[in-house]
Amino acid sequence: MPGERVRCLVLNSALGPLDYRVPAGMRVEPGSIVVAPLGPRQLLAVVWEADRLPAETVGDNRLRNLIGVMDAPPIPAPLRRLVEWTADYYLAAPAAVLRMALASTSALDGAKTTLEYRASGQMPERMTPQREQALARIGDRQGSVRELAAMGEVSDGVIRGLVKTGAIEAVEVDLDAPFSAPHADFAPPALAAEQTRAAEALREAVAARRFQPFLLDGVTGSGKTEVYFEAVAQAIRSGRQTLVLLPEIALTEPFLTRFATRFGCRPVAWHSDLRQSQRRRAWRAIAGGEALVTVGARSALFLPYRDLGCIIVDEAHETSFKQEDGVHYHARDVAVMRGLFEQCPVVLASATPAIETRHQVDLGRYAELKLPGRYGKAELPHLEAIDMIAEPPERGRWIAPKLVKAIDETLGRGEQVLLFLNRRGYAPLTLCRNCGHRFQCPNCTAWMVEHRLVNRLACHHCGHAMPTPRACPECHEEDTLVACGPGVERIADEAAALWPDARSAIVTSDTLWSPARAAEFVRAMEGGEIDIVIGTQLVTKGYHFPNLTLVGVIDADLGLEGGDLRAAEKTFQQIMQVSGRAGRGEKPGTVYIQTHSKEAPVMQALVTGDAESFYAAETEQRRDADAPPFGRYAAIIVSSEDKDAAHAAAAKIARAAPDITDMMVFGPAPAPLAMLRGRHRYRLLVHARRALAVQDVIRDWLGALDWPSKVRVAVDVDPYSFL
DNA sequence: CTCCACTCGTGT
DNA sequence: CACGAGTGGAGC
Repeated sequence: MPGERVRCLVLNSALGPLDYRVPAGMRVEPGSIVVAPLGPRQLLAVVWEADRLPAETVGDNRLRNLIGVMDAPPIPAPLRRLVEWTADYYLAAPAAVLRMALASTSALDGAKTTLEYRASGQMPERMTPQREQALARIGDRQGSVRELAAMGEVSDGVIRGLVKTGAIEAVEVDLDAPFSAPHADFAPPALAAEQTRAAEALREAVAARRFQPFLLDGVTGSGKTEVYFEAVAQAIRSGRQTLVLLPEIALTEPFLTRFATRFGCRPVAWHSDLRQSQRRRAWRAIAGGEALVTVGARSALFLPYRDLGCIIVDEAHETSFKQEDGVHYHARDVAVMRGLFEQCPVVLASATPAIETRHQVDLGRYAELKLPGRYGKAELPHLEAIDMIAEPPERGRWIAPKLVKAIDETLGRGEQVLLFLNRRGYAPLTLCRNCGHRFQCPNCTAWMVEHRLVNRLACHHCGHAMPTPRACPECHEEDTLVACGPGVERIADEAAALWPDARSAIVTSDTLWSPARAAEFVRAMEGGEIDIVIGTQLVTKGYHFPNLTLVGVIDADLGLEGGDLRAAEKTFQQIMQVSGRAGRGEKPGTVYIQTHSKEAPVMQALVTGDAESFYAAETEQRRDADAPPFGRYAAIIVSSEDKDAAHAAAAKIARAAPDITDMMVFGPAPAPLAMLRGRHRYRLLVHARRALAVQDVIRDWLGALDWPSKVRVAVDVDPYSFL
């Protein structure tokens, strides 16, 4: 209806919804992606509501016309509701959430074509050896000039010459080639009885188009993936889409292969390092509904699926699902809300479910599907603690004698070993032996971590890096720098000294920074080209190496440091996950856990295998403390490059804290990372009873205050990292 | 956030 | 009185 007033959400985080007029000749509907004028600028916007406009509005005389409509499907209503819910719950700007849905601006430009080239069959007047070679090698294949040059092993110039003579002709092709469609029954698995039962429950919920969260719970290697693949298969049969969320991109490569084995082709992948053209193609296929299965990192959660039939969150306990900057959302929790708005089941798969998730099961909101035991002949590994006080390694070494002996034996049998240490680099702290100078990041309250492989000191929080100097910057003595504590590189050195003939690989985000690198690592492991893997948490996930039979946890106490309410739970999950890498084939696995606190409940739970009493005790502690999932926390982070300004603003916020039963405010205190990326940080911690609508309270509280523009105030609802 | 109008201090 | 930095409010 031309002349009609529509309320739009413009892509500007400082602004609420704005009203515009639809000019004559333009057709929009709720969800339409449009271009709107804003002052002198033009911004992307989404038509949020077309009728039922709320009362407070600007006068007709101030309305400006929308400029245009993008050639892309409208944002569906369930996603618009999700954007609103996320903004509301996490106290974020709706526009900031919407930006995640419109993740590819080039995708909004509509269908595009590009020129590709192929042999026309006509021979060039003047034939040269190069031209002949190119035409012969290219055959009837088609591609860009550069691709053809690569195929023919000639320069671009040769191809362009052939185009000029007419021997190669241009053809117009759609820029967005369709993705292949997965086949629900390409290679159905043989499922065990328990798996079949669980798969049946999921299939039924998908077919019924019913919102239902499931906890798919079973030890590592129990076949959870095969089970939820049956839910995916059901969605494919119904022609509806599936989203599979994975915690790490490094993990996707083996997953994609596994998916292809089951469904006959690879799913559509979505992650942060897609190229612009790949991003565009995936976005359009998702929005158009042709992409039946999308596998992605948490950012895939806000994509505009046309018809979502099933959501899977794999490794649902992973804390990396919590986004820590920008919009502070937890992908696992938002996934459940998306399932609610889309009316589809949500499957949380984990061998070590979070206490929050178990609690939802106890309340009867989530249905639990339990898979007992490992699949096939594989048995669960044997776990044993090594008391680092009673039987420590010699000074300057980190692998205890008992673990050394076990590695000796494992290598002797021709089997593979994994040493786990959640610390990148060579050493977490470098100091000068002469004057005691410690290398600290200039932007953060953190030590510079030595990375000996690249001969640099790097800050893991802001990315600041410098070459490792020879002389101490303080006292100028040369060769006085000493490394304190171990990182994976140092463990690799120790392993190389102990087993000079063993072939080792370091697996961290520094060495496995792309899916291709991850694929290469998997290939080398499977081919038996690696004897010892030294890795961070990156190796705890998803890999399946049948010949890997020994896991050594170098420092099990690492995660217990630093007052995090989930410290014990995270340690338990991490060690259970890394243990799950051992003995996945026919040979049994063994796990040694090096610890200084052998008697700690979490270590006891690990070695006795009594996860249930550990979880029960942890849960009771949370209940006593009114900690999540019983109570709720929110962190208010006040930061500024100007320390005094940050402190003053934090103090002002604290003074204005509302006095409410059911809510306590602590702080401000310097945040544990008191300086991060050059900004000084103070933190207030809000602790509230579950019944309190704490978001509303914080909104009113902060909304009534102001602070200098150089001060930034961010709220983190349900914080995970207490940094 | 970005733009723009406005203030205020400095310097000519 | 011209200029630049800084500040505050609006954007539909």
